[in-house]
Amino acid sequence: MPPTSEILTAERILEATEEVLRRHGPAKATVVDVARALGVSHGSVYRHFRTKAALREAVTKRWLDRTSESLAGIAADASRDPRQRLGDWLAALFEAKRRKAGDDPELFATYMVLTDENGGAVAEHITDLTGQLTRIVRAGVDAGVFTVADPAATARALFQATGRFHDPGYHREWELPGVEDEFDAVVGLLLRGLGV
Amino acid sequence: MPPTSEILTAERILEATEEVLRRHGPAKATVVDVARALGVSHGSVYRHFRTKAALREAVTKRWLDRTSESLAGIAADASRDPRQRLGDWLAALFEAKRRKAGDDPELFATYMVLTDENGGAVAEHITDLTGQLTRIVRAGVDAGVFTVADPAATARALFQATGRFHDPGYHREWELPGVEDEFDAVVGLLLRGLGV
DNA sequence: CAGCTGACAGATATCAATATCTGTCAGCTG
DNA sequence: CAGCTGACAGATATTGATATCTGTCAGCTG
Repeated sequence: MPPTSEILTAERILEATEEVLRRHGPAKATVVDVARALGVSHGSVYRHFRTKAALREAVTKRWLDRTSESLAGIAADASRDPRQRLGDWLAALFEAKRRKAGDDPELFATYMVLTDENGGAVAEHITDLTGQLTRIVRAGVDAGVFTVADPAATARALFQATGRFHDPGYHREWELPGVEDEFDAVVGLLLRGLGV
Repeated sequence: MPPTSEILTAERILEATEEVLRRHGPAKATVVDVARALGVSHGSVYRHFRTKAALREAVTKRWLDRTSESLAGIAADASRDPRQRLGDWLAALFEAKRRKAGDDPELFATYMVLTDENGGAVAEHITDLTGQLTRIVRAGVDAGVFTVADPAATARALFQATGRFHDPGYHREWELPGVEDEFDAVVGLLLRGLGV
């Protein structure tokens, strides 16, 4: 009895896993659930992902990559001046994370569990994001608007100094009144620090 | 059978509670344990603290206050110029937290549980610290070394931007090689942003 | 014969019965 | 009689017996 006659792909498994995680939450989502959602035996899932942990890591990576990709456009937009590009990029990062946390708190909590499990995927994500920041900073140095010795180190510092506005650990504070002003105060100070 | 003939005070209970927390950890430390350590019945403990939660909050406050007090000296030291005072204060805060986390990881984990339980005490602690920072910033403005519109808002921004180097949630990263440089990069950027 | 199934062993989670703890208070004691 | 005790009821945690899940693999099927 094949309910879906399509062939089973890693992609289809990832989609089904996201759905199961959304429905059951991270604690109760099992490989058997994923297999049932796809109308196959759980043995078939193990044909595409060696372990449950590997499956969850792949889901985590996909989720993180979606954010990175949405920011890459701003980082690469050479039509804006670097100072404004930097401000826009940081604001867009904040806004993206805040929307994810605010729009569907349960799903966000699920992904917080997943990111805790998968330090490796998170590290890659952070490397990716600081890479984008480095490109903006370097553009600013080349344009003569930023005075900075080591663009990569400065990019890391910028990322870390704004952690309160993108690190999921702070998500509760993103809905408090005044966060916008706090964000502006921190970013303002940092932009001034980049030199004229 | 009175093992200690001294009268029972809130202070003695707090000391015993710290010891029990150190020994048993936050999950297993009970009021009965505290009473046993003092050689009294647990009813006597409830004569000084209305609930177990109130007792744990008092222990938490004491612990946080010890850090605040150690920094107050630097904040008040008018003999150093504000720029250096600010750098020293932030470095001392980082160093204090890092030592607490590194010297006795288990005890630190215990206090992380306690601070999670007692958001109120933590909020007071943060108000206290940003107050100290505000005084330094204001001194800098008065001395003409900082160009800042709202010292209190700037103090909050400085505190938040350096969160990675004092927020217990980041304690794992405080032992990584290169944190010192990261700290210097962030603080350097912020100090530059305060204006000449 | 490539891809899938389902029975299986060991690991992990669930659940209900039992034990311990929290918070109260009437009464003891020095 | 101020301060403490210890028995108690209800709430919370622990335990161990049971059920479910993970990961494997020999063999089925189209």
